[in-house]
Amino acid sequence: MKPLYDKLTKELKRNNIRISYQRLKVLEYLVNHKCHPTVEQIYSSLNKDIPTLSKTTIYSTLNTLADAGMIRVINIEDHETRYDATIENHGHFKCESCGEIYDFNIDMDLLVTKDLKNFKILDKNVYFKGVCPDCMNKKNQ
Amino acid sequence: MKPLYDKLTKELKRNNIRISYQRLKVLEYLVNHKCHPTVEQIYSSLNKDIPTLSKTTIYSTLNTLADAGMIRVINIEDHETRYDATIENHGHFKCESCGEIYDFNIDMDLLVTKDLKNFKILDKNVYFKGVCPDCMNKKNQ
DNA sequence: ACCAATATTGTAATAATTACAACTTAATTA
DNA sequence: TAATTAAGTTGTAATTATTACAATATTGGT
Repeated sequence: MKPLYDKLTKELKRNNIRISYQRLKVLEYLVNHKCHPTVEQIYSSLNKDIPTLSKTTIYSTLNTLADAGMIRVINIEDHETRYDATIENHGHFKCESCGEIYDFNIDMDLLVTKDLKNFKILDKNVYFKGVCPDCMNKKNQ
Repeated sequence: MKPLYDKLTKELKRNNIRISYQRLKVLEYLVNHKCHPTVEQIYSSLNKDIPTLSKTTIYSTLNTLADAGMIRVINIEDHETRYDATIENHGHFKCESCGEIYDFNIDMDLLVTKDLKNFKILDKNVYFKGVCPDCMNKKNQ
C-alpha cells in the first residue's frame, strides 16, 4: 500500500470514519490537488479510476470529512462549493476576472470581537475578492 | 412620496441605476429588514404588494444593486444567497443550530497580509460559524 | 467466515439561479 | 407633452448543484 494511503487510513481511523476505497481516493485527491476543487472536478478525475463511482458518494464523503474537520469547505460564492485539505487557518482570495482562488496567510486570532462574547465559535472563514496580479497585467495591456 | 423613497431614489441615481417601482421596493425591503433575507423572503413579501412581480426581477435587481456596491452579498453557505443593505464592514456569524445570522463588528483593516501584495482587493468578508447563546442555553436544559 | 452496521450506487426529486423573448416602462429629446 | 429609444420586467423553460432514498455491496468486529 502506498505510504500516503497508510497515512490517510490512520487519519480516518483517528476520526472514527470507516475506510473505503472511495474515501481514500477522495482524500488523496484533495491532498494532491490544493487548488480548491469542486465536486465536479473531483468526480471527473476519480471517475477515470473508478468507473462505477457515483457523484452521491463524493458529496457524502466530503460531508463526512468536513464534519470530522479533516477538510475545509469554501463557500466563497457561485453556488459551487469548493473543498480544501489544508485545514490550518488561512484566507481565500477569489479573482473575479479569472475565477482562480488563492490562499493567503492570515492570523485568525486577530479576529476578535466583543459582540460574540457568549457565542461558541467553531469555524472562521475569511474571503477576499478582487483581481489577481495576472489579470491586472492583462487589463493594462 | 415617502421620505425613504426619496432618499433611495437619490442613491440609485447617484449610481446611475434607473428608477423603477420594483427596485425601490427591493431596496426599501432590505433597508427595513436587516435580517439578511433570501431571495425567497424578499419575493414572498413584496409579492403581496406587487402581484405581478417576478422572481427574475428580484435576482436582476439584487445583482444590479450588488454590482453598484449598494448592498452586500452574503454567501456563508447553504447554497442560499442572502443580502444585506448594511455595507459598512462587519462580520457575519451563522448559528449552525438555528440558522440565524448575526452581525458583529470587526476591523477589516486588521486583515492585512503580505501574500496579496500585488492583488487588487475589492471586497472582504468574514464568516464565523458556531452556536449562538440562545441555542447554547437550550442544549444545556 | 458470518453478521450487523454502514457505505455506495443510481435514479429521481428538489431548489437556486440563469437564459431568453415578448412586453412594458423610464428617461431623453424635440 | 408626445415620440423615441434604451433599458427593465415578466413568465417560462433550461441549467446546475445538491439531496433523498431504496437496493445492493462492503466494512469491521466476532
